[in-house]
Amino acid sequence: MRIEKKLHSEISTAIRSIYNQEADLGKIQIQKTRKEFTGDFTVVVFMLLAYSKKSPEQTASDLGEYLKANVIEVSDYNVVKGFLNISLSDKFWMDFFAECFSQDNFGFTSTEANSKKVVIEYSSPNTNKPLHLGHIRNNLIGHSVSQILKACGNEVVQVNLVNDRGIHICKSMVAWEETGMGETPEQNGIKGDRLVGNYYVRFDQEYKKQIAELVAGGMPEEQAKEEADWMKKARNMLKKWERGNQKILDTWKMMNDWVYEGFDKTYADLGIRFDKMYYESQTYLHGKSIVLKGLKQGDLKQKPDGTVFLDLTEYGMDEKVLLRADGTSVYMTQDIGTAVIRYDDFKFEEMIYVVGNEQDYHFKVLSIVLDKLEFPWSNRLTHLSYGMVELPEGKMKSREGTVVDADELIEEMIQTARSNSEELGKLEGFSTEETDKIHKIIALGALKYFILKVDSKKNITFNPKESIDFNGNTGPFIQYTGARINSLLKKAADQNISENSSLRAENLSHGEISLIKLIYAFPDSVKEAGEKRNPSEIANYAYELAKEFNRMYQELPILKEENAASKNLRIALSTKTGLILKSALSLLGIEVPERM
RNA sequence: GGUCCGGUAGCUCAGUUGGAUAGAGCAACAGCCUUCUAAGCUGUGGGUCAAAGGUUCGAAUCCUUUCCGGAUCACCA
Repeated sequence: MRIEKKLHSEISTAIRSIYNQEADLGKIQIQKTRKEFTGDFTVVVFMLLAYSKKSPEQTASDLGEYLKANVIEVSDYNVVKGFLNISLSDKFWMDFFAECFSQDNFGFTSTEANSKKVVIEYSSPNTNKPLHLGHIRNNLIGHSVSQILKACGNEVVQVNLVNDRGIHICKSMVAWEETGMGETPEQNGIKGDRLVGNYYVRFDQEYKKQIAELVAGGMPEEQAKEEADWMKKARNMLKKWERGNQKILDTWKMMNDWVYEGFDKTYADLGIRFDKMYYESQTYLHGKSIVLKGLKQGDLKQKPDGTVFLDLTEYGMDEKVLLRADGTSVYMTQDIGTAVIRYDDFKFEEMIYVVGNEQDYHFKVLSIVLDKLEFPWSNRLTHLSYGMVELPEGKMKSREGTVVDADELIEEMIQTARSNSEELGKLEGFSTEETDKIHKIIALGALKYFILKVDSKKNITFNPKESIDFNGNTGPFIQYTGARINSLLKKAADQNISENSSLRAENLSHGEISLIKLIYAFPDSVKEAGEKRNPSEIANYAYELAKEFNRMYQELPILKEENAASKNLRIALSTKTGLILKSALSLLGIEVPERM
């Protein structure tokens, strides 16, 4: 049993015994003792004064005295104002550590037959341009939350929804057909997603030019936007695509395949993969048929021009269009189709959409629409809404070329990791292959930690001019601590020293207890990260643990310790800390290198 | 304009079921490597927690108002 719970119930017993009163359990407040005071846990007694009818100091002393006398784990107490600081015995901490030391997946809950089934959608790229920093945040949050939920004992299915159809894809296709002269990624070694993205940009440039020409010729701007040659071509192409024109479909498939090949590389770099891919081109028609069925059932309304919509005025919102007058579907329509298909596929108990907070309204409406369409699971959808990645000048805009490209950023990080490593003279005597691998692990550790340590609901400012740090509160710092531990344990093994399971030590030093207390907190940290769906919880924990270990490492000898019991304990602490750091970082998708 | 989110040290961020003197990192300055990896450790300086009221034993945290920033209120995705 967790000691906080035990203290909680013991205090309730104490109040009964000393003051002859039944305490409201909610009023017994236990928190960790702040480090400037002596003790492990602190009871805030102000709310208990109603029972004691005594001063805060006296009440705290009464309770402290009772706990010390009656609870074996409590070794001492002190009172500061209305705060009762409780110290637990070294034996308690040693017993806890010995127990957790023998546990394999300490802090993790394993998945069982009746585990909650959670589908999580993230990434959700468009196939007309390469991934950028915004997508990186989405991917990292999605992947990390997936791992965290698994660690909390859920059965997690990671899915992706590729937006592979629509006018934006046609724009790239038009530009490629008009100016590409058959260019392929193989031909000149450009990544497929980049190549297609280039044509998307080219379309926009040419389109603007055409509008300007028409406007110069006297046409109003609004009309020019409609009449521009390439826009007409793109619209025409979309119509042909929807009618199944084979030539268009072939080009579409070819260009999308280029993009997927490019995405695959970026996903591989980020260490991400999905259990199932969904494609909008395969789900939007299903959404359309569901909407038509809903119309027939009377769940939805239709305007004289044929537009199908849902009246949301009872929710204080407007009308939501689900099919245009010409019968084509909108974004919401395909999301309906995808959700229904997924429910049929997995019968999930929850589906999480990892999508930016700019779409808060969309997902609010999606749940309502599914409810109106009489799907009983409509309340199982959760929108995991995260903040935007911004530049110092503001939002990233792909058309203005201010986006931070994912591949380029990763490559730059690797360069920085390499030059740092070389400057520090690390990794001498390693093969190029080995150093490359380690540099990549460190680079991605820095990038992933940089993004995940920030509360996901907040916006992030990324300044491309300031490189992401490798020192201090960073991924490499934690990785370094892990590598340091690896090295230490390797040395211990070389000297034939291995910790034995009979962990015994008297007079634990401050550094050892602090570390054990942090280890004790790991399961709670994982649980809370799962409940809040928030990777930053884990990132902050890992940083604290690494920092505490480094402090101990600096203060106390480990392999050189003379007292056998202490030496044994410190090696065991190092082993466990290393494992927990590795577990925690794995929840963030970060690896620990053997050496760095 | 309505709704939602945010504003904490020069910079990037922790800290909110209300608790003690608001914490880290970066940057600056001062120390610590013949000793287990110095991508480390120790110390110094740095704050009107956007502002004002309120609630109470106690507010960065809850309520009200104001200011600033962002998002959204599409037959775009």
